[in-house]
Amino acid sequence: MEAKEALHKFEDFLKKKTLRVTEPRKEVLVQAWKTHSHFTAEEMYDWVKDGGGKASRATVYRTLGLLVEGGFLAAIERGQGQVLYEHILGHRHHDHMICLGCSSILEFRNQEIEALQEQEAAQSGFHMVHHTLTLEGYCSSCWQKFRPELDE
Amino acid sequence: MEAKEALHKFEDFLKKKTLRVTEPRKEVLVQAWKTHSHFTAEEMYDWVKDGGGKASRATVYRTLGLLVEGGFLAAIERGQGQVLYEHILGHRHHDHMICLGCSSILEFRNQEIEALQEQEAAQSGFHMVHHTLTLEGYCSSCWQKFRPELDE
DNA sequence: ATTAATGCAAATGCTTTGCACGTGA
DNA sequence: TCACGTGCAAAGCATTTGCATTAAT
Repeated sequence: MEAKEALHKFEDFLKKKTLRVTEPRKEVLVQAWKTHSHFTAEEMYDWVKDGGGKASRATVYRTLGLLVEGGFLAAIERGQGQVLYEHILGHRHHDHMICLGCSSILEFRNQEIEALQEQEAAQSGFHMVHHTLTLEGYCSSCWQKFRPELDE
Repeated sequence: MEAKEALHKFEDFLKKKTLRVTEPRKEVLVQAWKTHSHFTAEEMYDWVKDGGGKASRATVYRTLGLLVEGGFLAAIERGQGQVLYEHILGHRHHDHMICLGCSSILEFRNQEIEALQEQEAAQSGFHMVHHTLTLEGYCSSCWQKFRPELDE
């Protein structure tokens, strides 16, 4: 989805919730759409600042929360309290593989797995709102590099 | 697995790594085996304290890290920097459904999903070390309770 | 006897909050 | 207008760390 379209939807979202369409809020959304990769709250804060925009750290955090709530961004949790965001509107759902060596993130989709999850939830009478599937390990190049010392 | 057996393995693990078998370390392991549920670092600290044992908060954190490293405990990440631990040695791997209403945790196992994950990783040349699959939603009783207001 | 492990308290890092001021509806 | 959103700096919270002390080997 284009940034323009996302922005439009965000404005609709805000209006529907009787929240105000403000400069800082728009700025955060626009920046989120400028990358196709994952980012942290702190990175977002830097982008807004460097982009000449106005939004304090507090507002960045508040807005990221809103964007997740509205389904514009997904928050993916890494260990150690680290949270990464990515824009998801208009993207098909996907899951992640995270490399323990270089921290790179591979995305993958698997419809079969999704279906089995739904089935698993239904069996327990559980109403799934969303899910997270993360594989941790080593990408092929890190595996080459680290394998020897991991086997010790 | 019994606490006694787990303790024995933990001592072996420490010796193999030339780490010392200390009272605080043993105390944390024993407490971890006293529950069959999930717990936080803070809860562990309280248990140790109330159990008359000795282990400062710092040592609890340090020891939990060791136990995860050794495969005695699994750390499951919830949002907001909340980390839960559970003992896994001798338990088959399982995944979680977390209720957004009452925070209860259901466990499930699905061998098909596991197999598909392996397959997915292999396809990308990714060497999976472990994975986390968490479904978030509402357990059947909370769904009854909250559904009306969620539909608003 | 050594040297790692511990406890304490201070430090860290990320995130949230209180409140006076600015601003969108 | 005027309530809501913002910025700032302070507060929170879970976790980590430095260092003197204690205890395992």
